[in-house]
Amino acid sequence: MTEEKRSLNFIEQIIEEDLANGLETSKLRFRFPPEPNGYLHIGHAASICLNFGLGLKYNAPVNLRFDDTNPTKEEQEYVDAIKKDIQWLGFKWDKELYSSDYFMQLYNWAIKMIKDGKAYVDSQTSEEVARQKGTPTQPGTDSPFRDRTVEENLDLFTKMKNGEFEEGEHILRAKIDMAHTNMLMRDPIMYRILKKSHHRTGSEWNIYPMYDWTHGESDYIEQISHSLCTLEFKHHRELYNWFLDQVYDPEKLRPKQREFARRNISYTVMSKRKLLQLVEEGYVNGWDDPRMPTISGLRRRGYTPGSIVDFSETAGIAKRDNVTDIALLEFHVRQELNKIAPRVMAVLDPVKVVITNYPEDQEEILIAENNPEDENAGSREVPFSRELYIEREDFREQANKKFFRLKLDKEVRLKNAYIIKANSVVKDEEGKILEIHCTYDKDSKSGSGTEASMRKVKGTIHWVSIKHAVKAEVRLYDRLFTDEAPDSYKDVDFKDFINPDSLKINKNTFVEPSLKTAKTGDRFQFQRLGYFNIDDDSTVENLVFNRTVPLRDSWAKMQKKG
RNA sequence: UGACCCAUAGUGUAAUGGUAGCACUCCGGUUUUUGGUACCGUCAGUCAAGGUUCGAAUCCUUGUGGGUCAACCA
Repeated sequence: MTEEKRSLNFIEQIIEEDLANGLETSKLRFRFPPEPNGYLHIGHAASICLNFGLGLKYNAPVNLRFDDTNPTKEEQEYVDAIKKDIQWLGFKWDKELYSSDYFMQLYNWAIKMIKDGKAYVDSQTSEEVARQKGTPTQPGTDSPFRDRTVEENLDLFTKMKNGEFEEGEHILRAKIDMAHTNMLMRDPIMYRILKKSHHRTGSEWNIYPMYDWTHGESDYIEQISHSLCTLEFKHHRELYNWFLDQVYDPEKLRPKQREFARRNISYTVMSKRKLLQLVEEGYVNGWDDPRMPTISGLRRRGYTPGSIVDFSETAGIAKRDNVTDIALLEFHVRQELNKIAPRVMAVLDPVKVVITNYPEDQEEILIAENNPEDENAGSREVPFSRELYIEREDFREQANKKFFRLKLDKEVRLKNAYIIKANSVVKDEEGKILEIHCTYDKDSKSGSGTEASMRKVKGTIHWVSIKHAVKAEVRLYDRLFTDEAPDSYKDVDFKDFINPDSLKINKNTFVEPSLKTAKTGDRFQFQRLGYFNIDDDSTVENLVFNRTVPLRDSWAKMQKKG
């Protein structure tokens, strides 16, 4: 065995450097810090795989910390969904924690900062505060309340906490520098009054800490060694460090924030705000709609956790903006499903085949291999009879020799069954083919070992016995957007690119009878068609399948080229 | 008319001063009772201009292009 040495991403390189400079491996600790205000998506999976992957690599704990400092947007429903998604991906967190666990510690530190002259209560309206903030190119101006005495600040802040003021009357601000080139350093807000019930602390608090004040201190409390976030937080690092300086004890580990580029994927959007819009405005049927790039959507669509982890690993981590080709995700899910999905036969667009030389009331049981990629997968029984359905596009009355399927006077093999020859067709008055009359070579039964069964026939097609077939509903998905990067245009709304054909429902599918007992979540390969799974909506009376991803189709490519 | 970040095949990512690799996609071929899988192969890249150096994707300068920053959101 040759040990394949995988190159390190820049985050791992930073960690290796820190280790080389004396950081003990046992001090390594990471965290995944979602805000419980929406569902996780494939972009979050990149962060999850990064942080938990680092935990696995260095045998270090990874905390799951809900960043729940804004009770107006956060809900228990999201907490539950996020936990389920992370577990489904196969990761285990060390501690389940909440920023709200630290409200009291944060409050006490804020008091200390007021006493140190590093924070003050501002009593202006949000408009006034915004106006004084300046712009990226112009410095801000000091608040008239900036130089309140420590006593007055303490008194006001205590009253804020006790609920003696209404929302918007006062805020607590850090006293830094209103002329700083980094706007986040222009006396950032630490607390605002919010008389809202919190999903964990209830009505205990009337003031809630802001992200910047909370996040770094939470990392510090948990002794997170490397706090990894996305690029848009780069500017926050300076403030993160400033806040840390106010409470830092040199005996303790000092967390380090580093930023990586968020993972974008072609033909979809990846912001919670936009995904929420798709849900609320009814473009999709909920957060777990199989067209959504959410973890729950992908799960329902039939994606495996392994394929998502593999995808994240292959796509990598770096610092430049990117749009990763959705084809890479599809490659990984096909790769895994190819190994594990049992093969079955299903006909999506049926046309009737009558085998005229097969006895009317005869039927037989044929043996079909479940998965040629897995010799332990065994085999199953598939019934055969005189009347079958095949795929309408698998027959042409006439075609050139590139067409390997059924045509008049030519032979084709029925998968797992016999070689048949098409003799004639029956059409309606509009010329639509109603029946294809064929004859079969009764010595050609698959697996019988006869000379006839070994004959080389170019084409093999799938089929189901009409008498035994089970009718099912199949949902065929396509990309949700017609543009590679629908939200990359300044003057066009991303919803203008919504693909009107992203969902096609086919209620006229016939599947082989072995599928009758399939259960929600079961994954299959419909031979020659694609990978499908049983949808949550499926019932015994009405089987519902989602197409996870089609098989690669070089025939379709040839057709397209003409 | 500011600060900060980024720039390697179509896409994503390596190479950390010493032969520009890998994966996906695309294209072609072999095998095949799935036009699938597997296997083989082809095409294709260092944003530009200077500089440092024996040697630059890598270091420096300038330019160009892209991104981020003006929520009592995270």
